[in-house]
Amino acid sequence: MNTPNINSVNCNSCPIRHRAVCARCNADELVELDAIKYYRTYEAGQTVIWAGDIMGFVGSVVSGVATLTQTMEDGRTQMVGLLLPSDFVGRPGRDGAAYNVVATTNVVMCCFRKKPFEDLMERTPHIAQRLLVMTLDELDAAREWMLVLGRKTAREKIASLLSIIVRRDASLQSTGLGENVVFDLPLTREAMADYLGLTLETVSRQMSALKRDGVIKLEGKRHITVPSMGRLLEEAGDDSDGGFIG
Amino acid sequence: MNTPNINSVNCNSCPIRHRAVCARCNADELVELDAIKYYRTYEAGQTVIWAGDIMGFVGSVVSGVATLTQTMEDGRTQMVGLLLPSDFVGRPGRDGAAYNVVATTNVVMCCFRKKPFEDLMERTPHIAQRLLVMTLDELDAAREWMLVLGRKTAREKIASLLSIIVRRDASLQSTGLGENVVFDLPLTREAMADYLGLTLETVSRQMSALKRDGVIKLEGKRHITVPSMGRLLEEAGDDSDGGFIG
DNA sequence: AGTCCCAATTGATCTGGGTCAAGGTTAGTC
DNA sequence: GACTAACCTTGACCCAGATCAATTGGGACT
Repeated sequence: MNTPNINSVNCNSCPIRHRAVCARCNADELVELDAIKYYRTYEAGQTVIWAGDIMGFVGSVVSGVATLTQTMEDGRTQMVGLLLPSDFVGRPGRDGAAYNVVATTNVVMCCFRKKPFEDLMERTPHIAQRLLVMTLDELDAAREWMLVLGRKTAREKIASLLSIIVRRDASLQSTGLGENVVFDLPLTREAMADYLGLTLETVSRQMSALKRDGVIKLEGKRHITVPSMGRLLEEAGDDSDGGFIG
Repeated sequence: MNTPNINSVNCNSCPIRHRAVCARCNADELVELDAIKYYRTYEAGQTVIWAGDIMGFVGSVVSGVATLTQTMEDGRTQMVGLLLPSDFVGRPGRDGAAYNVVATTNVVMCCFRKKPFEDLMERTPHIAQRLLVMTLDELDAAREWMLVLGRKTAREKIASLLSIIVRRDASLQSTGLGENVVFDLPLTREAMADYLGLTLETVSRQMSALKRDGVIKLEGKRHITVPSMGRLLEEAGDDSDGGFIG
């Protein structure tokens, strides 16, 4: 087991505090947030919560990667969200989880018990305002993904997924992106397939094809080098730099 | 032309006022909202705004149907949102429109100039809270649609679309839904295809198939009778009553 | 080193929905 | 009431990606 040391996660690295609250929080509010804050850890593969179950907290991902998935009775499953560090989980004002949340790597989450958080939100307007902006961003991401699912070819889908992960990685480290990028895939081929509305065989074939064509290099199954981000974005079918944070 | 009479649209039928604000607004806020409120009308087929253009207002649909679409350079287009009466358009805090907005029927929108609305939102916390809830609902709808796009067959996709339209119609009229439902499709076959990630030919074929199998009855091209909503939901592949407002 | 296990790759074949093409329907216009 | 222009339906054929079925590879245990 390889869980990060909780004690090393100080307040400044808590995304809620940092991203949703800090910028405009006064001292009292920060004390109040600390009082209801705690951490949870999950191992790779562990289910955080099942759709429909009561979710007594809201929170955000501090480290690791989790997924939101929906499943039909016959087993077909579709990933509807990818939770990377700083992403928010849970819905204020609703008790049941809407989706399955699964940790795909070891995950640390910064959580707030739901009721006190809602109370604080009631009293502290800019928290709702901040959550509104975050939710609008997620809505944009979901809609961007609808284009991927509805209209792109398998090859374009793979390239789109790789682009998104690179983009998120980069904005997290707030390092600019050169043409050459190296990163680790936090997803299995099956999880990629669930995200892309494909089968894992098709994912594998298209990964091989992108490798054969020099768009990516693979070391092992997960470690990826992208020699040219421009080329990758072309393969994704995105216009020149569509939303890309350079 | 057949635009509704603007003067007949009084404050109580304005969804922003009614849904986003009214419940908790005091008299001053209502006066302030009235001061920045105005109406816009669009004809069927007219583009409300192009992706990327400056959008000086936010607002909500009072009557009619509009669509949000994304387009790739080669012309592939995907609808990412269906705007029915009471739906909100525009993003506070952002100037450019993210998507093409097109009226598919004659549309009346209740609009607020962006800057004054943002100012009011700043001063009036429950507006942001109300918008947060509305945005979270939209996010859920977008994610539900990701399952449709990624994992459902053409027949299931059509049935899902019909279900959604029926559901929204019903919640609008807040009449309960019996088994037997009659309604008018507000979309062309092409618009349906753009929503579902299909071609218009496939939409047409599947509509014919659902008709042949007695799941729907068609009078003309748009007027639809659903003899059994239960059957339709089965065809959509939804679990028993998935979110269905009965 | 061997073996177990799971993730990933690769091949062969099949099929749902796309593509291309030819009518049919309906509403609006003169 | 014929003319036109959208919009829709239907048919024939094809292909991208699904399905079914072996292998292969790599890390964690003895």
